[in-house]
Amino acid sequence: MTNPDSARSRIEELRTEINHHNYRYHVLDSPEISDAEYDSLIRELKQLEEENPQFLTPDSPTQRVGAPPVEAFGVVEHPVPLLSLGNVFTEEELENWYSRTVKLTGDVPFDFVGEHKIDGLAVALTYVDGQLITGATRGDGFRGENITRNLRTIRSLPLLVPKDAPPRFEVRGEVYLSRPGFEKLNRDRTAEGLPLFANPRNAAAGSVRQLDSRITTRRPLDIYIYMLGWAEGKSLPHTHWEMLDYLKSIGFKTNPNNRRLKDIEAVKQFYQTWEENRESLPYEADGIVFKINQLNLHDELGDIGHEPRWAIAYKFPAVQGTTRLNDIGISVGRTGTLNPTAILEPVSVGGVTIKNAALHNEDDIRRKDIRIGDTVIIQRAGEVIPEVVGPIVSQRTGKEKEFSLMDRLPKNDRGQPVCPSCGKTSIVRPEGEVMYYCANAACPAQLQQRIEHFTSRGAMDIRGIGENLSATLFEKGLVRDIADLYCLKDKKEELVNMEKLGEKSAENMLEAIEKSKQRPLGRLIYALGIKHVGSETAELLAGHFRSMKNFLNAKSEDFQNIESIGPITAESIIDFLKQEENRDIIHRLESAGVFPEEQAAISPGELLLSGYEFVVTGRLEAFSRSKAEARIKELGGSAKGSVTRKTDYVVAGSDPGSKLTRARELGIKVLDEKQFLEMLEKKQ
DNA sequence: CCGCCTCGAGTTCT
DNA sequence: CTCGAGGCGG
Repeated sequence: MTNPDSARSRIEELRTEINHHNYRYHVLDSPEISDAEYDSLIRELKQLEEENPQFLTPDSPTQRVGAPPVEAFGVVEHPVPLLSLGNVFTEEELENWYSRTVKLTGDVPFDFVGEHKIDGLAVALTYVDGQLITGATRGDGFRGENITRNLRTIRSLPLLVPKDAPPRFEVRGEVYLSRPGFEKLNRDRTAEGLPLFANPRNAAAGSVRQLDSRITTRRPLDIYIYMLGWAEGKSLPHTHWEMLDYLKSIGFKTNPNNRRLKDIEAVKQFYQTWEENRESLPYEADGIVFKINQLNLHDELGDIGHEPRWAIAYKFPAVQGTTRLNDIGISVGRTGTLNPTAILEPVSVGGVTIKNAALHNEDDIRRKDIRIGDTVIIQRAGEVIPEVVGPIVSQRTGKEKEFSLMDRLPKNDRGQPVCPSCGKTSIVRPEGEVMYYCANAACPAQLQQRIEHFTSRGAMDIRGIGENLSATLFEKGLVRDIADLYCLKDKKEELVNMEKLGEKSAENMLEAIEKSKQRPLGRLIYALGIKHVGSETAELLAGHFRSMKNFLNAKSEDFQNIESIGPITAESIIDFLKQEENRDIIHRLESAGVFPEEQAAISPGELLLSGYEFVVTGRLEAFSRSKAEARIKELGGSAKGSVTRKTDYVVAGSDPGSKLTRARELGIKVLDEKQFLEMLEKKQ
């Protein structure tokens, strides 16, 4: 048994030491001891405190580990309200703010501080006699929730500050989850089968509002202090920049990316730099906050409404938005897949109004726990295709409905689910697969999309027949299958009578159809739309069989020797060729004059790019990406869509994407357009 | 049998 | 771009 006096002094020693290491680790990012050593200090302190509970105080570092649930949060009044910030979205609006400010300040010179506007949660922290007493959310700006217990678990937040700090003061900061912290949290939640957080902001807000702070302690929250709220009894710096420095000196963590900016040009420059590089930050930021550096001007400028005139948030263009998921629709794909699509309350994201978004499949919807009626977060993946990231669970009303594809399908008289296009009950979900299919090969949606696929760019490339026209031709009964396209020239009258199609465009279309008769065999095989046979496999088959006649007579043993065609793809091809309707279509194509050029036998090593793998990325001057890829293939090389270890050259045009980054990582030779053209010249 | 790598298929809006 | 799944090598 330890004697109480020595226990007490050891406890104090340990607390000082642990606080010091917390500061080194969490604020300065330069620990002096290993995690294991740190843990052993914590364990020793915990044990002493358990043996001597009379010495246990709320500011002990052991108290960060969380306390049992509380009934509810108390309310905290903010003596000085936490205002919100005015927003600007363009440089013009920023300039307007600046000139208004200059008018108000007259001749007094000033400069700025730029700070990232981190997507987190604003909090106010009150310290009395060096101790953290309360931590509160912003709330409505005047009154917030008391979340002291949860904020105490944030390791970079000092529970104690030095004696020379003001006796009473409040600092304000942003609580946030770093991107890696957020990803790890979601990984853990996946493992535990819990619903995922949609984004770091949501996860941070949810963590801080936990009733059980033992849960909060397991969340990797962090905090940057960005200003002093108020202080009593000490004279403090006169500029914001020096104030940040001072706050740092008494133990608070400030954002190392903060900068002092001498004029409005520097302000614009700072914004530009980070708008371009925001993805590289370890946290999510939705803009930059610019503050006037001179604190005396803050008082002079004052507030307008609930916004200070001395600061402004210059927001990045939104890449995410929230809206209501009104419904989940089901469309039928070319291969019969039943695809769920989100029907959204229209919302503008990145300057584009989004009404629909991809939802992939039923399992994915379940995994993300997306329900009809939810408020959802949407984003444009890779800045292009909108997708539903996830629901905002805290905004549920209880009226949301879970989605079940089978239940959502239309029903026949006997209440059985049917395909939304053909109305047949042939809905299947193959063992082990994620997608549902309509197994009816005569399903109109499928027939029409097969025509569309046939005419598409990568297939027979018939210009002028796209989604709309192929649908109309099909509905009018003019084209029931792909072979009918070549009979259209005898139905010119009906064509022109159709709305939306003038004489001239009808002629152009017929001409394009004629031209398509000469497409190479690989294109034709791809255009047939055989399951598991995409452009690559079609090309491979064309090289192997060399004529439509050989291909039609293919037996299952013929596929055994073809590299990269396995039993499933082989079976799918055999199955396709066995069907009478398909053979009939191919014969009708032939009699209409669709005679693809016979493919030359592959002679490896003969051509000068043979055996080399290329990936083309970015925009080229001399030709389109697909032309460049075609040229590579003509010369015997291969052109792939993604960079792997096997890639030999990456051809990078202007605005290259992540592929160039990956190429650098893997140390793959990168050619610019000029070098690429030189190579083509040389190799001819 | 598992973990790559590739390929296929579907997706939004102007 | 994304996800799922086929093919194949370890």
